[in-house]
Parts: sequence; C-alpha cells; structure tokens
Amino acid sequence: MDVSHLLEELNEPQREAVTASDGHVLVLAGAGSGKTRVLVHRLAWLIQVEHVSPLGVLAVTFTNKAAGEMRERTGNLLQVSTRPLWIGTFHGIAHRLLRMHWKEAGLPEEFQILDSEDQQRLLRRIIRDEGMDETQWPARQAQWFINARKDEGERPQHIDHLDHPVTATWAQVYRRYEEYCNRGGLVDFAELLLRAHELWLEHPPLLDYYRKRLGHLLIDEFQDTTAIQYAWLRMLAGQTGQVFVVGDDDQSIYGWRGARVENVQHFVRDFPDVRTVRLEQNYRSTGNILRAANALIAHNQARLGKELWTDDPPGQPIQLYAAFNEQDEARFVVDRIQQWIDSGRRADEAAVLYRTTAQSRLFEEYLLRANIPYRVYGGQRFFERTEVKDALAYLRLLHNPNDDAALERVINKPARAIGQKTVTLLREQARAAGLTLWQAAGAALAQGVFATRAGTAVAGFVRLIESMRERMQEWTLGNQMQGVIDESRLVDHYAKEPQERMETRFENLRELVNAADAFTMPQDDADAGLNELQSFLSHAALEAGETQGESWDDCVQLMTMHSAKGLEFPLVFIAGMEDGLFPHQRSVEEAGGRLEEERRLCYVGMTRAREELFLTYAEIRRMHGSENFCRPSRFIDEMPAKLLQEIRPRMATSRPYRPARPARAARTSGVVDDSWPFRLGEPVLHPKFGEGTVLAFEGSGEHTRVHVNFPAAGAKWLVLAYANLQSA
DNA sequence: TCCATTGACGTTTTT
DNA sequence: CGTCAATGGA
Repeated sequence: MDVSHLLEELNEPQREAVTASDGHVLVLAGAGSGKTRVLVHRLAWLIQVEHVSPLGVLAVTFTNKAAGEMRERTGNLLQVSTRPLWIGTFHGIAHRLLRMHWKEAGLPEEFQILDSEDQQRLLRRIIRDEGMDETQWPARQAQWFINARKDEGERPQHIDHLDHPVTATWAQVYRRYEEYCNRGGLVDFAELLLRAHELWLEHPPLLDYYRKRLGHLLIDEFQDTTAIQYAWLRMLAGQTGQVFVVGDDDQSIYGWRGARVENVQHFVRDFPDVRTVRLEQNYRSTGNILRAANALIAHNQARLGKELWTDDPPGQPIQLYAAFNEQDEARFVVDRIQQWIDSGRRADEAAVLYRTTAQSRLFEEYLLRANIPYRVYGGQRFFERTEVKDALAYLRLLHNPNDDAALERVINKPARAIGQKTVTLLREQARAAGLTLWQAAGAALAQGVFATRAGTAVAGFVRLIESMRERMQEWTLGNQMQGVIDESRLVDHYAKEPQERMETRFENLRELVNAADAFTMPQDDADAGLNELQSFLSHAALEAGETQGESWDDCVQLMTMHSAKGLEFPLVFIAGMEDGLFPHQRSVEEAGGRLEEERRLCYVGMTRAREELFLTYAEIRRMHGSENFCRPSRFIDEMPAKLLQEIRPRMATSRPYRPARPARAARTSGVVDDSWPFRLGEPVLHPKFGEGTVLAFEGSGEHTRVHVNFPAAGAKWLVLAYANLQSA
C-alpha cells in the first residue's frame, strides 16, 4: 500500500516519531514544531500501515477543541469515517466509562455532572450547615482542597496530616460533600477521573477488557497531566499497551492546578524502552523571536533541554515599548494595531496577550474608541450563564429530582413563597434523615411539618415538577426545554430586571431551546446507553460552549497568555511586562518553581508570534486604586539586548520621582509620538494652575482632552483646544 | 421580597 | 480603582 502521503510532508524527526514501531514513544514537541500533525499522522500510520483496528486506539487530549481538531484532521488524512476511533478529553472518556459501567462504579444510572459553579454552591451550603464561619472557611478554598485531593487520587480516608486542624476541617468538609454527592447522584469534574480510576482498580476483569481492547494510547499535552490522569494511563497501558505521548516541558503552565511536569520524566522511568524524539524545527516564528524565546527559557533549571530553530529569515527585532502609564500602553498598542490594519492587514491577525484578565479593560476601551472590532477570550460561556443554568436545572430535576444542586437553584425561582426559612427547614429535615431535599420535601409534606402557607407552596412546587415529569416524558428534547421554561414561569423571575439585561436573558433562553432542538446525540453517547436528555445535559456540562457566541470575523484577539496556548498570530503584543505583574508577585513569593512556570508562560506568549512581537510595560501602573512605580520585567533582561529594539527612549526628565531601577544599556533613539503636542510626562504650564505634568490624552482633533497633574491644584482633565497649555 | 448600599478582595482555567 | 457578594432597611 502506498503510504507516502503519510510521510512526505514530515521532517526527519517527525517521521521517526510517526513510524516508530514496538514500544513507547515520547515526543518532545517544541512550540510550533508540528505537534498535532505528528499525532494525527501517527494515528493514521497505526491504522493504515500497522493495521491496528480503529477500535483499538485511544487518543486523549485536554480540551474538546483539541479533540475535535484531531478527529477532523485524522478524518481528512484517512478519508474514512473516524466514528469508531476513541478520541476525547480525559473527562469525556472517563464520563463515557462511568455511563457504561455505572453499576460497577457505584453510581445511579441517572447521575449528573456538577460544574465548578454547582460544586462551589454546594460547598457553601455544606460549610453553612456545619455551622462554620464562611469568612474563615471560604467555599472557594474548600473547592480547591477537594479538587486537589481528588487530582492526587485521594479520598477523605487517605488524607494525611489530620492532626493539622486546617487539614482536618477541610477533610471533614470533603467527607460531608461526598455524602451529599452520593445521595444525589452528583459527580464533579475531578470525580469523573477519580471514579474512572477506581472503577478499574476495583474491577480487574473490566480493566482487563479495556487493556486487551485498547492496545495503542496517544496522549496530547502530556506535560499537563495530573497525578490521577497519569495513574489512570499507566493502569490502562499495563504491560502490553503501547503509549505515544506528546508534550513540551517548556510549555507547562498549569502546575498551579495540579498538572505535573514530572510526569514527563516519570514516563521515561516507569515505562520500559521509551524512545524519545525531539521536534525542534519551528514552522511558525521568525528567527529573532525564536532566539529571544530560547534565550529566555534557557534561564530555567529544570528542563529536558530543547532549542528551537527555523529555516526562515530572522525578521524584525522584537520591539520594546516603555509606556508612561497603562493608558499610554493601551494607546500605543491600539495605535500599532491601527497601523497594521491601515497597511492592509487583518485585525484578526493581531493579538494582545496579558497576564491577568483585568488588564483587558483598558485595551477594550481604547479599541472601542478607535472603532476596531475586538474579541475577548475567556468570558462566560453559554452553558454557564445564569438563565441557561436555571432552565437546565429544571430539566435536570425532570431527569433526577434528587439532584439537590438543581433543586436548590430553582425551588424559589421565580418567587413561589418558598423563602429562606422554608428552605432551611427542608435542609434540616434532609440532613437529619440523610435524605435528598426532594425526598425530604415529600416526607415533610406527608408528616405535615410545614406551616400552612409554606406547606402549600412546597406542595405546589413538588406537583409542578411531578406533573412535568409525567407529561414530558415522550416529548422531544426541544419541546421539553421549551416546556420547562414555560411551565416553571422562569421568565417571571427575570421580568423585573433592567430592560436590556432581561432581553439578553430571553434571547439566551430562546437560544437554549434552539440548541436543544438542534441537538443530536453523538454516537458515542448512544453506545454508552445514554438517552437524549442525559446526553444533552452531559454535553452542556462537559462542553460549556464557545467563550463568546459572537462572530469570529476579523476581530483583534484579546486574551491571557494562558488562553493563548496552542494559538498563533502574525502580530503579537505582550502587555504589562513588569516585575510584580509578570512575573506575578504571588508567583515570585511562593516557593517551589513558580518563577520557572511564569518564565514558561512568557515563553508560551512569545512563541505565539509569527512575524512581529511587541513587549510593552508601564512605568507607572494603577493597581488596586493606588499608583505603582514599576520595574520592567526581569524576563526582558533575560533576552539578548541585541534582539530588542526600544521604540521610544525612556523619558529622561519630568517625572517627580524616579523608580528604583537599575540603569539600562544605552537606548537607540526611536520614534516620538507626534499626534499630540505634548509628550506624556512632559512638564507644561497652565495660566491658572501653574506647572503640571501630562498624564494622558483622550480623543482626537478639537475634542482632544489632556489629563494634567498640577502639584498645586491636583489632577485635571482639560480640553486641549481651550486650555492654553505651554511647554514648561 | 427587593433593591441599594456597604465591604472585602484583587493570578492564571479546562473539564 | 472596579467588581462581586452579602447584608440590611423599606
């Protein structure tokens, strides 16, 4: 069989990885080195050349997007249906296993997935019920504790250091939380993985079946695997499974949420005869960008070692802009994007990357003002919106009324006279009897525990849910969705909100009905024995939808460096290159390699750029309400100076204070902004207020306003045309 | 039950 | 400074 099409587009190391036979493979794939291509070609190679059955391959990724992309590209390459291939996220695969073997996993057939918001609400509930002080024991921290334990594969009984009072308290919360979840058939994200692991651990015949069936395992983004994921993988591989992992230790940026880079080293240790292949040829960025990124990452100690190179020309130097303050930074970035667009390039080729989400605000403001369309990644997703989750909660109750998280959410939405008092009573009853809220409501009604009014209200709610359950059984999914929205009168609840808010909520609910209407159950779910409703609800939890529903067309891309991983753009700005912000103060202070992770994040950010890379920082930045003098990021100093070009000489005069900052090498004189009559930071003279310092500009033409700080009169916004300012 | 004021907090996020 | 959540008065 002619297999040249599988190999001809590959370079030597890529080919070596794709065609490796017998044994395990570790591919250390640098940024932009064709990682996905290698995975896809490997998959195709196994099937077409080694004649492995498509049913015998499992390919695991971290995100749904990556899984979808792998499936699509594999389909294109193989020109056959990818249906039988098991490609999915760790969570998706674990979920499927639990659905197929719910009995063995000790779950009710109708178990539901809790997303992190549900989880947090439930924990808040438990902490209150336990009579704990919420300010001292925040639900967020409980969530962090429990998920971290689960990521390590630990149940409450496995927890060490119970003599430590804090640990003991959280362990107790963990225990209570488990009880709640087990009663209601609720499974959070971390639980999916842990249960799937335990499923095999406790059912050797089952494990044996999967070991025999899945002889080839492919894992993407291996540096991001957690302890439990690695344990799960090892277990599945056993002595016979062939494992092919792809990862980059230099791009490990999720250590803070349980990812373990060490797994890359462990892999070589734990599996026999691992063949390691390095992909170092980069097909994305210019030579200068790669040289700077290489130099930066070389400052990390704990590395397997890798150096990116390219056949392409060096390109432009990396441009460094020292902004006066954060406004000036945003202004500069937006100006440059405007120039890019004016030169005939597209807006969506430009990306602004930053360390913290809060930084997006100013860029949005300036882009809005400049009339440049933009898109912010990482906002709320469709299935996470309040109204969508409310409506879904009703649907969940139809499916499983013992779902406490769903019941609590909507029992008084819209207001049905079931107030705080009644709900508290209900919870106490449930807790005392070890029942779910739904069961407790039934029992309390039978025993006449409630006052008359409350009793009527609760009975009304119970009847509502029961009647919907009975009547909607055979309805289509779309009709069920519309049905619960109508009959719950959920819209009453939003009707009193401000007009605009209300309209978006209604719009989203219509959209949700459309989504339910259009939903077709994936074959995988059908195979796992799910009904359509189960499948839809799981889909909503596991794939919360695109970050922003809006159109994708020709928008400047704003996102954190974390969200930028895996993407690439011709023009990239990394903003806020200041010590304390990036690397972040918290990471610098914390021991244990946090700084190295920040450096890797910077490396990830830089290697997103194809053609041009700008680094910007502000000398003064307003943070938490007060002005801070900033030192440029240490990462800038870790790049070779000859690859950097400073765009504007730092202002030599006019600042009242000088930040403590080591003197930097001589600067090339660059472009001075000439669109305004004064420079930022320049001293000016006002006839009435005296001498002041220019802080910012706003607007253009005769509407230009200027922000000037007068030591005598304070900071003022003045209309430039009338202010009669002179250079001092 | 609802809105408005007050207060605490401030890194990164997918599933 | 800006956001979000919780509390308290009408």
